[in-house]
Amino acid sequence: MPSNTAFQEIPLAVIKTACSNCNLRELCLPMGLSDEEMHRLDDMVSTRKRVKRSEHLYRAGQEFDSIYAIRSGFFKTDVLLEDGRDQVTGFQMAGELLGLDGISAERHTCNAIALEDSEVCAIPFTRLESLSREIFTLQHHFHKVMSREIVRDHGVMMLLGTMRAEERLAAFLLNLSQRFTARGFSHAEFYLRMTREEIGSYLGLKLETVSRAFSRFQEDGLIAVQQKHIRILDIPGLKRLMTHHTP
Amino acid sequence: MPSNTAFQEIPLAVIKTACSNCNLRELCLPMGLSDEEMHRLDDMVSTRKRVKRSEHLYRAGQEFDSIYAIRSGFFKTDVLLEDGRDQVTGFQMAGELLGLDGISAERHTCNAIALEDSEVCAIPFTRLESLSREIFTLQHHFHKVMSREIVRDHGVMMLLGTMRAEERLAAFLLNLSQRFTARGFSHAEFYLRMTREEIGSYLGLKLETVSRAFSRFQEDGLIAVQQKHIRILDIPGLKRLMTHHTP
DNA sequence: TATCGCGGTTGACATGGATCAAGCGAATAC
DNA sequence: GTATTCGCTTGATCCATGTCAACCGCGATA
Repeated sequence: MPSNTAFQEIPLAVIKTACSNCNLRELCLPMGLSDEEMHRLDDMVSTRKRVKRSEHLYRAGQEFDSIYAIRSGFFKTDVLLEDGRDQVTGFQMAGELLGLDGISAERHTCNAIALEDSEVCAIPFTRLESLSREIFTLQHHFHKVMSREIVRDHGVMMLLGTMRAEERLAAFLLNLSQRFTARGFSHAEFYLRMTREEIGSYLGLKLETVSRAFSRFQEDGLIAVQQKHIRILDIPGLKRLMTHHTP
Repeated sequence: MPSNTAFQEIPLAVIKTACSNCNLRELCLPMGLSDEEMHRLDDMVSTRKRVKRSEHLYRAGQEFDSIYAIRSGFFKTDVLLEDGRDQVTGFQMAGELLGLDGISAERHTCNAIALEDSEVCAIPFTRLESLSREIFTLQHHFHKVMSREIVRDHGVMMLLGTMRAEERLAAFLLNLSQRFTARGFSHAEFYLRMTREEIGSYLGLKLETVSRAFSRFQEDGLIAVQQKHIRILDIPGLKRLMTHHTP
């Protein structure tokens, strides 16, 4: 339950950092920049913050002034409806950006919560805008990132609108696997940072349904589950499950 | 059914146009620009295209080079899955932008289809980028528009993930009403440009369910429906229906 | 080491929306 | 003007997922 402290300042440790020696630079905002351009980014992205597990990076309603690049860790974003219902709108990992939704109204529209101890780089948005007026590559890449977010959301809409429970979970696992791979981790074995309930919320399912689907996948030899530890045994099988629907 | 002509060129009538005397300028991209800046936009947004009812403005997979501002008419966008399933991802009306999803991969990721005879202004994207490097207001407004799209998509995810059939339809009608109002049309009376099936696809429901929900709303005195003609009789009632869920 | 509590699993049952099917009226084609 | 098709409505039935409930096990805490 969100307390009424929703808008209070949360103390976050702040550290100096730089894009130019970050090993995520090829996944993150600096992608494609020259060394000289990258150093100009360094000046802007100068503050790193630690966010402990279960702490908010920002809350819906708070004033927007920065977007955040995840340097390490894992986040979820969620939206709350007036009547108490909420939904997880995404899970974000290292190299991904948080806070793009806040640009439109100069106010965050969702909560961002760390699912494990994490570090983010704060990117003051007005400075990002002014720098991207000077560096074409940065401007263009930023536009691509925002557009990619829209495409991603369309994918989720597709999933919520047309897929059955098991298809949704298969799509979810394949997506995680693919993103872990892109970060140099095993594509077949990982720990889930989120609970069954959070997965369910994201996929538009109840936690019991998620749990049953995991068990079913295990019975069918597609995965091995033990609590949050997942081993994917049959990627083609999961893909087949996703596309092979029976109308 | 999409034919195998998916990527052929469609002849579209092209007309000269200008933002500075467009009555949608306060809703559309030029929002907030000075007269001088607006005239610089005019040079860029020089081609208007007519798209007839049921014609494609663009198709998924086509190369992306422009975004489009709707000058008049009504569109839907939809995504197709490999296995044939598809989903309507949005309905767009005058003053709204189409094609933002194409920026990320320099290729359109969905189809845009006119639901009535329409006119759009083509905005070459590289020119938009270069102009927005010069005009701060334009740059900032464009970022807001992209961000607003992300927020809108989160709203749809919420709807698909947490709402019941009647809540979804109520939300849909209220959203349309609000957008028509912003365009100076009646907020209480309008023609739906889309079929029950398209509404259902957008809302993650079958057309029969949409039809039944319309009938139910009519019985309850919330709206008057006759085919595509809708009169909203009780806005607070619809809002209550949306938020008053029983857990 | 014992206890507590949360997250997860599993079973039994309920139900909202999907599916299947029939029929009707309005638009479109002939 | 008539035929045909398409979009819509409505009814009967089915099924996937939600709901409710019991229980389990691991990790945290005393």
